[in-house]
Amino acid sequence: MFAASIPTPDGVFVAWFTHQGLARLCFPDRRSWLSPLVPSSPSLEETSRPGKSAVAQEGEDAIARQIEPWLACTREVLFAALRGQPAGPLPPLDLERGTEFQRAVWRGLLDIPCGRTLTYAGLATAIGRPKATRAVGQACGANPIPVLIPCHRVLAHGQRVGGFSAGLEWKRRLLEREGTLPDRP
DNA sequence: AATCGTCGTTCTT
DNA sequence: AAGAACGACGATT
Repeated sequence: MFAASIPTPDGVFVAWFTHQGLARLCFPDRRSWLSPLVPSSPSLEETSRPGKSAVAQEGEDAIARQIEPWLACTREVLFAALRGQPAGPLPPLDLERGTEFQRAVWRGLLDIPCGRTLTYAGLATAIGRPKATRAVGQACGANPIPVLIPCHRVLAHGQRVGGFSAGLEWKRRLLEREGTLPDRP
C-alpha cells in the first residue's frame, strides 16, 4: 500500500493505493486513520519496513510510477467534489476488501449523481434488496472511499440527514455544497 | 418515546 | 460452526 497526502482547502486528505487502484481515502485530522505514518509532503510514500531487498525496492518503485496518474486523477476529482461540483472520471478503485453485498451498495452509490440524493430505503431497492435498508446503512458506513464514492448523498427517510462515520459535520458540509442539504430538520 | 421487523457483518462461544 | 449482538433504517404503537 502506498499513501499519498493530498492537501486541500479542507485539510490534508490521505489516499491509499494498491496495485489495483485507489483503495482508501481518509478525511483530514482523523489520527487513527493516518497510521502508521503521516506524510508531510504531497509525494508518494510507501508503508513497508525499511529493511527490504533491492528487488522489492524496485517493485515498489514500479508501483509508485504506476500510481502517479491515479494520484493526479484523485486530486482532481477530490477538489471538484469538495467544491460540490460533479467529478470527472474516477481513478481505478480497489474494492477487493469489501463483501459482495458491500460492493453492490458502493456501486449503487456511484450511480447517484452530484446534486441528487437517495434514501437508504431507496438505495436498498435500487440494488434489489428492498428490505435490507439497515444493512445498506451499515455498508455505507464501511465505504472505504468517502466523498468520491458519495455515501453522503444517502439520507434517512423524511428530510432527515441520517448518520456519517466521519462525523455529521462533514456530511452536512458536502451536502450543502451540492445544494442538497435538507433545510427543515 | 419505545418497540419491532429486517438483514448483513462482527463479535462470542 | 452457530448464535447473539449490533447498526449511518423505517414503520407501527
